[in-house]
Amino acid sequence: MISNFSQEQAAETTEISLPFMNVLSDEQRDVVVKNSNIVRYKERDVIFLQNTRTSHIMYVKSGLVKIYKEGRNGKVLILKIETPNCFLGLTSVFGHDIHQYSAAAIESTEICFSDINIFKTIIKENGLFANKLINTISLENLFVFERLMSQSHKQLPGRIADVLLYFAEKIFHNTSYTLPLTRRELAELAGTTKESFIRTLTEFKNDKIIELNGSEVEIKSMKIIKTLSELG
Amino acid sequence: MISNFSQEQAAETTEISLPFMNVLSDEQRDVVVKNSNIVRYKERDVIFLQNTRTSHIMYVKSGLVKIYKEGRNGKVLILKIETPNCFLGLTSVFGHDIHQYSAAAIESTEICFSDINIFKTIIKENGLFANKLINTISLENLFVFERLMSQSHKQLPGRIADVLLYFAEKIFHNTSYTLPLTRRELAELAGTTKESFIRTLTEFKNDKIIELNGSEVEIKSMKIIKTLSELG
DNA sequence: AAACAGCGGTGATACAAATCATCTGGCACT
DNA sequence: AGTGCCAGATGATTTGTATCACCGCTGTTT
Repeated sequence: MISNFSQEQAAETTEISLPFMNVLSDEQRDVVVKNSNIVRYKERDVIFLQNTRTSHIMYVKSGLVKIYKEGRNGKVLILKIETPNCFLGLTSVFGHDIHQYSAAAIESTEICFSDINIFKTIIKENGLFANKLINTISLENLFVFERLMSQSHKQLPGRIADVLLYFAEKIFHNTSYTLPLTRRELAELAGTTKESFIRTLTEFKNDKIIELNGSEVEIKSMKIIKTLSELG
Repeated sequence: MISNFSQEQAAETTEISLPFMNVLSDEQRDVVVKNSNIVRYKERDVIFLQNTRTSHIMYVKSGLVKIYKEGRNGKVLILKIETPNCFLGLTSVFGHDIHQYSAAAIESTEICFSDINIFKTIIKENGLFANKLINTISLENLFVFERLMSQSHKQLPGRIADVLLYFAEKIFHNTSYTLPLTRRELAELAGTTKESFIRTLTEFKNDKIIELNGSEVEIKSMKIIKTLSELG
C-alpha cells in the first residue's frame, strides 16, 4: 500500500468531497481539497489509536469503521459504527488534542484526511458550516445518550434487539443484511459477552424472530424486535 | 413566583452573562442581553421536559440541575448534573427540535434563557464563538462516552466509586461534600437500584473508604476510590 | 503434516445484583 | 393524635448473565 501511495493520492484528490461542502465558498472548497488526501485501509486496519495525538479531520469516503474504546481491564466497548459520508472522531478532535477512542476499518475503507487548522479556519469564516457541524456533533451526542440508556437499563434481549435494529435502520437500511462483525465484536457493541450474545441470537432464531445463517441475518418480525427493544 | 416575575426580570437583566461572552462583540453581547431573561426555580422544579419543543438556549447562572431521561419501562437515567456556567441541553437544542431529555432543578437555581435564533445568528457571525461551542459540545460528548464505558463494563463498586468521584472532582471540587440527591436518584446516576446503591455505599463506609452521615460524604481514601473506579 | 490460534457454538456452574419484603423515622396532612 | 406517605436501611430470595470448560471447524504458521 505504501509503494503506490503517491499514485493513489494523485488519482484520488479530484474526488475529495466533504459533507456540507455545498455551504462552502469556491475558495474554501479549493483550500480543503488542496489540503486533503485519501488513504485506503483494508479490513481490520487501525485508522487511529486511543491516546495518540489528534491532527486531522477525517471522514469516511467508503467502507465501514468501528469506533471503540479499551478499558484497563482489557474489555472493549464498540461505541458506534461510522458509514460513508460520516466524520470520524469529530468530538475527539475538537474536544481534546489526544484521541479518546480508537478507530479501525471493518471492511475495505477509504478515509479522507483534512488538515485540522484549515478546518478550524473555515469554521471561523463560514457560520453556516459551523452550524451544520454543531448540528452533526449534537446528533452524535444524542445517539450516545440512547446507547447509554440501552446499556444501563435494558437487559440482554433488549440490547441484542437494539444491535439488530442498529444495523437494519442505521447501517444497511434493510431488514436483511450480512453482519460485518464477529460475534465477539457484536458482543462488544451490545455490552455483553460473546457467549451470551450467541445464546440470545440463537433464541431469536428459534423463536422465528430472525432468520440466521452464519453472518446472514433477516429480521422476520420487526414488530417483535421493536417491542423487545422498547420493553428492554 | 409568577406574581413577581416581571420584578425579578427587571432586577436581573443587567446580570446576564454567558460562557465565552468575552469573544462576542459589544453589539452581539448587547443583542444577547436584550433577548435573554432569567428564571428562578426551586428544588425539584422541572425546567423542561423530554418531548417538548426546544425554543431557547439555557444556561445555569446558579444552582444545580439534573439532566435525565425516562424510559418506557418507567426507569429513569440521570445523564449528568449541570453546574453554574454550563449550558443546558445544548445538544438537544442543536440536534433536534424536540427535547430528547428532561431537566430539573436539584436545588434553588437560576437559569438564563436566550432566544435560539439570536444564538444561531451569532454562531454564523462569530466563528470564534462557534469554535468554543463546538469544543464544549465535543467535551460533553466525550464525557458521555466515559459514562457509557462505566455503565457497560464496570460492576457496582466501580460505578458507585465513579459517582462519588464525579461529585468530588466535577461538582464540588472537594473530597467532602453533601450529596444533593436522594438515594434513589444517586442510583439512577449509577445505573443501579436504590437498594444496591445503599448497600455498596454502606460497604464503603464499613471499609473506611468513606465517612458517611446521611447525605454527608467524606472520601477518606481517594486512592482506593480511584482504584475501584479504574478496575471496575 | 503437525501444531496453533481464533471463531462459532453449547452446556454446567457461579455469582452479582435485582427484586421482594419489612422496619425505621421524619414530615405533611386533616 | 392519628393516618398516610416517602426516604433510608437491611435481610432473604430469585434470576439474569458472566464465567468456565469444552467441542468442531477453518485458516495460518512452522
